[in-house]
Amino acid sequence: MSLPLHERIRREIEADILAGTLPPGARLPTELELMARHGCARMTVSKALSALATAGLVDRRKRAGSFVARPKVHSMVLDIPDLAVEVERRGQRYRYELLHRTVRAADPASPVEAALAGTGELLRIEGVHHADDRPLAVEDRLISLAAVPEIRAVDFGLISPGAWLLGHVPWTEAELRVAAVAAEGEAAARLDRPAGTACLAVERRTWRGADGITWVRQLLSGSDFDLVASFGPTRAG
Amino acid sequence: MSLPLHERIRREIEADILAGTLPPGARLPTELELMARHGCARMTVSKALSALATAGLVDRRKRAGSFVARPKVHSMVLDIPDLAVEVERRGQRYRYELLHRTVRAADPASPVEAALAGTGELLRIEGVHHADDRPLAVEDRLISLAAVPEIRAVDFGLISPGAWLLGHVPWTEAELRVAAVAAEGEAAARLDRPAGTACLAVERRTWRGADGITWVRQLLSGSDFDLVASFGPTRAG
DNA sequence: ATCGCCATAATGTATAGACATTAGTTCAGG
DNA sequence: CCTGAACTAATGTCTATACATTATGGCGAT
Repeated sequence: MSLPLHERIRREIEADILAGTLPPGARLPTELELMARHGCARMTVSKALSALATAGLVDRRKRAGSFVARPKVHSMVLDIPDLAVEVERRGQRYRYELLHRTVRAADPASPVEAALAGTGELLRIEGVHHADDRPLAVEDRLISLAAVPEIRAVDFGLISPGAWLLGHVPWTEAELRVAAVAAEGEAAARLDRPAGTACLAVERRTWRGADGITWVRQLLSGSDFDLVASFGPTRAG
Repeated sequence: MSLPLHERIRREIEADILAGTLPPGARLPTELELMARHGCARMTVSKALSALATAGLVDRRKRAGSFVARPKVHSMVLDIPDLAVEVERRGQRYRYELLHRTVRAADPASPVEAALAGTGELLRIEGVHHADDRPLAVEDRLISLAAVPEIRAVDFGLISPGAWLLGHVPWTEAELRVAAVAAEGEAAARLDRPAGTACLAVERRTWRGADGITWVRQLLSGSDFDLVASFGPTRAG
């Protein structure tokens, strides 16, 4: 291990954040404490913390200290993080309708499930997102219970799984796949649209470090939604 | 301007890169030269250069110096950079068919055109992307001639505008909008698909610094294409 | 109670130096 | 001509210190 010291410190803190030892909002040690713990100069720990800050993992506030960043509203990432937020920003009332909820073991024969949870347990959730009681999207979701055990106790009559995860589980990597499909059969019925309506099919997987967290497939009703993404140099600001 | 010194240095260099004064591959001044020029300590210029390095704008090599990074294949961004690359990766033959090409002044009444080129001249290009002579996507594109004057001379019978731009003009900011639409009329005919086929409508704008470069709207044929995006922490390394 | 002021604890910036590491360059010896 | 060893110029890391900045928590006066 001949990694630079500031890098080792950075990783140590990052690991604690990703493992959940340091939950979102937690205050992390001051630079003084860290420099005492590692027996190094302040600039060294400062460098580690600055790197975490520009990576968006922590927020630093003068006088107050450094805090684990709340799972960001996916700052510059694709903009459909949370349908609830989007709907309410339009001034509509949001509602999540839970259709099914099951716990079962991951099927090793399914690549998606195996990649997500190995042979561990999965929570499968199906539901519909509504805006002003009009269906907007149907959602089929798998969550690895090994990665997010607390989710067993959550009541998804009150909050959608996406919103809950966004607020409670920071992710570090995500993959998103978007395609256009024609809504058919049951899905079309649930969206209250004629069969053949062009819809966006969004499939997303998220990880925290090496552990899979969730897999979602959403079918977004017709022309009700755009996906928007902006990219730019990571502005430290 | 009470910006920190390292930030001012950073911006100065960044501006030179974006303006093209420092072209890709150019070597930039050594830390010693920069600290002499700004009358500051080495750590200060080092901080500026490190920030540029983690932002991917420059590469730093010991003994050799710091160099402007070559226009990266904007790695972690949405993956439809170049349809030609994608098509050939599937082992199909790619062809771009040019339909129209006109030069005209931007219409100040059109928000898109005004934002792109103010009142300057625009190059408008319409064309179709083919894979093995099957139409894949129709494309409607506007390019600001003020931002990219060299493009007047390019023959788009040989290369698609997207591929040419990707290889010649580094962009710094992009916005992308994706929706599902049903192909109708002329567009459906050009894609050789029945009317009503679900297609992906992708609209993209790119900037270099504050200057608009191009606006594109592509209609991607049915289920032929997925858009894939991966996101993760900006790993320095 | 509420408002405003102030001390203070934390981060932010910067300096001047030291030594480590790496990779071009040069030059000697085959 | 080629190879490898030594040199050296550049970045990479780290220390110790100083002062700047700022939000917060407490205290005092309204």
